[in-house]
Amino acid sequence: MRRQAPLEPLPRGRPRTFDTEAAVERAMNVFWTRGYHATALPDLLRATKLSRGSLYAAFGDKHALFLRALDRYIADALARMDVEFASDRDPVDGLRAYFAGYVERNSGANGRRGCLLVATAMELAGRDAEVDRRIASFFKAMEARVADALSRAKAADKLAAGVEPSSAARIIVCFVEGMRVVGKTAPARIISQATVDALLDRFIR
Amino acid sequence: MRRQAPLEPLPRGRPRTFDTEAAVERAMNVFWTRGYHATALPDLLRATKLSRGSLYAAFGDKHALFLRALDRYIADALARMDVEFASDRDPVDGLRAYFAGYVERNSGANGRRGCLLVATAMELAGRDAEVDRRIASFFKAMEARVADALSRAKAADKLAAGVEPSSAARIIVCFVEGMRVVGKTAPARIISQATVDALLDRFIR
DNA sequence: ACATATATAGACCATTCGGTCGTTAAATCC
DNA sequence: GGATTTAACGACCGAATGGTCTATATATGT
Repeated sequence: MRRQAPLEPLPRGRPRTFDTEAAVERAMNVFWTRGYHATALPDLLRATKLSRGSLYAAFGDKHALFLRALDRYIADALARMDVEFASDRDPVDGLRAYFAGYVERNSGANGRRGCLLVATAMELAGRDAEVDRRIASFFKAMEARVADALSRAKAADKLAAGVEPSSAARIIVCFVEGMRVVGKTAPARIISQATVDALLDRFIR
Repeated sequence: MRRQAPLEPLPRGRPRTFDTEAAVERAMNVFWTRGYHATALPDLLRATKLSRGSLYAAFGDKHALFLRALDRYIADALARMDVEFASDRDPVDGLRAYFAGYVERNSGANGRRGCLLVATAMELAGRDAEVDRRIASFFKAMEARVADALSRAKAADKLAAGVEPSSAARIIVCFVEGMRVVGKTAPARIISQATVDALLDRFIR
């Protein structure tokens, strides 16, 4: 049997001179710091160094570009968690690493910048079906990973008495996302660190 | 001694035909469901049933009206907590009532609508000093009330071993605000209820 | 009744919004 | 090399933005 034709045929005309993924990342950073409605086309053009025409040809419109940016943000977050909660790692260490990441992202300038996912959930969820799907599936994915780590911790008898992995996972997801909200105006690292320690202390034996 | 002159002298010209506070409440509802940047002047005019001229004469501009709306939202929230955490009430009952309120506000359509404070924190904090002050002071006030209830519970020996009121209060504030984020796309009452129960169970003896 | 002061309504304004289009440039295929 | 295809750019577009202003109505204080 012959080899399959490549999924993407060779491009015919003049090739792109800019890196699409780099442009998405630049756009993501703008949406991240300003929010969806508050970022205007000129903001995106400046950040991506694209002309209007090129941006629309490459991405369709502002909304489609936003979705690309959001997808990238989500993919980054999931990839991070896959490292933190790797199955060959001690689950309690995984939890600690996961919390440490949130403390880091919640401190100082990072904290003040906030979280694109949380901001998007509050700004667009319920009014944009594409956004809804992404947000809901992300929270589900995060909860599943935390619950899995907690289950493994329980199997190793490292959970405090009476802690049930699935409900504890829901608590933790709400907690970390809430940190991102409070951290917008109170991003003191020492406090965040002490708070996550205190929470973990309620769950770990 | 003669009676003091009233602080607000009688108005001279034609009196208002609309209720300012009612207009603020209507505006609050619009900002609440749409967010700051996404609500346009016509939205506010329709909701308040005011003309452009009247609205600007009464409130200054969109931003000032928003601040009035936000202040009202905050005052409502604080008033609610003052009832829930009344000092003549059992503090654990107070905590339960507080959580019950969040479950209610987080369920179904209420949950999907979200929280004006959280949405504002994510959309405007760090870019609007007036908003910053309000958000930060609200979270501080909430944390203080929760911490006070927990302290009283501890004094009554109703806290689980090792629970420290101030850090537990920070955990709880993050948790409830995070619920408001997750509840935008997953506002299932039974889940919320079970989750707050599980959290309280970690703190109460 | 009259002078004064304010409210109301909506016409009006400059600016900015997201998005399109026509022209020119640069690559590939035959 | 000529035909074809796509990229790049920025002028251009109608609609919508937040905000002002003028004309008129309606109250008060004397």
